[in-house]
Amino acid sequence: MVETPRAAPPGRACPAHDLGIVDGLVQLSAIVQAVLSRVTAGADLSVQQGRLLSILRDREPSMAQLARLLDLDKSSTTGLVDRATQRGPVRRFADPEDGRSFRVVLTDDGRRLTEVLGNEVAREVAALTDGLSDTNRHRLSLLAGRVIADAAVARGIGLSA
Amino acid sequence: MVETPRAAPPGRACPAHDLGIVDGLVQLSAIVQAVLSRVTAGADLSVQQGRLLSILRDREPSMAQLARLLDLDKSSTTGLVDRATQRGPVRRFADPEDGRSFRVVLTDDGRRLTEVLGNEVAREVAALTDGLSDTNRHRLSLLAGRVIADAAVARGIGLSA
DNA sequence: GGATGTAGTACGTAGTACGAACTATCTGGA
DNA sequence: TCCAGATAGTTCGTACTACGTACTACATCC
Repeated sequence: MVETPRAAPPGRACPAHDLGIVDGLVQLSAIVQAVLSRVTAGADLSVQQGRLLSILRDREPSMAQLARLLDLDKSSTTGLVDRATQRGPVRRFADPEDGRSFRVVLTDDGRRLTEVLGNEVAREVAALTDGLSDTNRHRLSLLAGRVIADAAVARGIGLSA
Repeated sequence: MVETPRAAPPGRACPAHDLGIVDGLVQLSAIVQAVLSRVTAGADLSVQQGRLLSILRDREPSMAQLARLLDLDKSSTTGLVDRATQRGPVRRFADPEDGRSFRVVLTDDGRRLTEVLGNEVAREVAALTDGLSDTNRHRLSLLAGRVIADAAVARGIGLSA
């Protein structure tokens, strides 16, 4: 794994702060995760619980769909939903069309909490790019979007999934 | 937290795949973490264990320095190093200059493993950008580096720490 | 009606993180 | 030289997370 900065490859001038694409993405990812961790901890939640709430803001997935969206094993998803249900922001209800299946939804408290969390995450993550010009921020946004789209294709998941 | 794509702000054309800077960074971060998770799982390690080995490739920090580098509580660092020591790639030795302090280093096995892991992470993370042109890949690298540098300054950590 | 497949859970195991409380060692000032 | 205060690190309790295996309940299809 790469955690320490290394020299740029030969043949290209290396401006200050260019860690290379690999180190750059790994450290950027760690920074974003740290922001998510701090914001969710402020609401006494874990990062995964925050991801769960975020997914539930605009859909009511089954456990199986949730597992796919979160890229988790079914048993891990059961545990995550169990703990979130115990804490209150989430609940299950039986799928009227399939006796085996449950749907997972936000409670009223959960919806309010998710709104507050979403706003705070948006603020803190956006603040990471305060040092960039608007043009550069937009470029970063576009480039990130392309990497995300390619990764989704590679995983066989359309963006509308 | 933001997990689902949303519409672009008004006033700017929205190219395909632009999720906005916040969603873009959050989802990009999750994708990179997923790559790290798969690569380290292949070596029967966790992501945090991989980060630990990576840090130890070019330094011999104390527990306190490690905790700061990993952004963890001292007790969490103790646990992480305990488990890594039990598995073999890492060991502690007493600091000759401070009787309270330990240094954490890679064992020979750990050094070999870290080399293999580092190469594989580099390959898989770089592959995330296969869909970008060289120019765009370099731009992403530069932008990531700037965000990282700003975040380091904000945390009071020089890049040479 | 029964074999097969699917949805989800229970269990065991290992890893992770933090806060409080503790012990051992170091430092600086009286 | 000694001691109070600070530092380094660990232990403990608690909660969260993840996976693989095995299981039960329900759905589907022949």
